[in-house]
Amino acid sequence: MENTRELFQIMTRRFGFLNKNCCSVDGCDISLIQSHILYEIDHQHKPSIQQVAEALGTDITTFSRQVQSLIKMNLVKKTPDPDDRRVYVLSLTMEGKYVATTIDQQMNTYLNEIFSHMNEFEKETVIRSIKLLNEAMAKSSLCCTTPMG
Amino acid sequence: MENTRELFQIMTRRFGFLNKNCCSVDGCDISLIQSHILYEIDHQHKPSIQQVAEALGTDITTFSRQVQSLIKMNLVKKTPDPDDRRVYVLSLTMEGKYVATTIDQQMNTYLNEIFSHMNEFEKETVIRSIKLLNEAMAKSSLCCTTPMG
DNA sequence: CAATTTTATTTGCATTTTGCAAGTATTGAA
DNA sequence: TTCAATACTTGCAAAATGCAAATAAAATTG
Repeated sequence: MENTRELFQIMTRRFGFLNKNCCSVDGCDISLIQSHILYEIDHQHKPSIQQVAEALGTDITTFSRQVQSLIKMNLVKKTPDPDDRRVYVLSLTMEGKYVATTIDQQMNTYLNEIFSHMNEFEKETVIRSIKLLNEAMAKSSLCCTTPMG
Repeated sequence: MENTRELFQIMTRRFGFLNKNCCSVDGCDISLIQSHILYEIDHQHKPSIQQVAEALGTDITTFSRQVQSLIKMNLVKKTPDPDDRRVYVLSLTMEGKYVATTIDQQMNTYLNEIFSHMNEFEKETVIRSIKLLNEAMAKSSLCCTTPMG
């Protein structure tokens, strides 16, 4: 295993599988993309449609429709912004919050299972490394932002 | 930043953006999925269609068609297996190898740019951590294999 | 060895996803 | 007031998806 990219490729693919496995809550199936949307809405402060679309690197027209279906599933709420009536503010419904939380718990359970194959020191090192990596990626203007950004 | 899942989510999303940015070679646009397929064919030893589909967690009928379009683009070759005539062995064409290599180089360039925001010790730690993580994920039977697997 | 089952791959078809172009509605600027 | 910019939605046509069914070649069974 010499190639750095190779390490990342394998890791992210495996993490993607993890994510795929995590998307069923109480029989209701959530697609991987929908899970990402719920996550993002939950973590941003009163985001607009455009903000979430941007964060996820999705085309805004596609995203608009994805939001529509999540609203139909009663997981997401769209509230007109009183300050700018062009804007809709997104938030999770009670049910959406429950689904997001459940997925989060499932993911953490899986991650703990993975970490159970290491000792405590290794686990701490890995977590600290990923923090480092995220900070470095945030600093990198060249890449890692939204596609083409 | 308390939640482990959060760290992973952000990291893999950013890496996904990286991947998206890396998919244009000599004007010829490669989709993210196609880039993954090229990578996988390149790294497996004479894989069958099913083996690659499995590795990527893609439905086999979908994958069959993805291979067809890559063949049309002259990036992939399908050779009948002499030992079992049901099977087709996949390999990269000269051009496919060139595209895969170029993407790989682009990715490594981006990754080096990211690592340039750390000192040498941090970089070594991060790389070793990801290796650890990959090993732990490989051990984990619960998850991280192909979806539903 | 003939009949049956299993495996690898492909196609039909209907559904879903995607994204560009064009539309509506609202805000900001000239 | 007029014109440009912004936020979001819809039309439409192209692409991606996945189940069911087809084909074709092993492997198994009796």
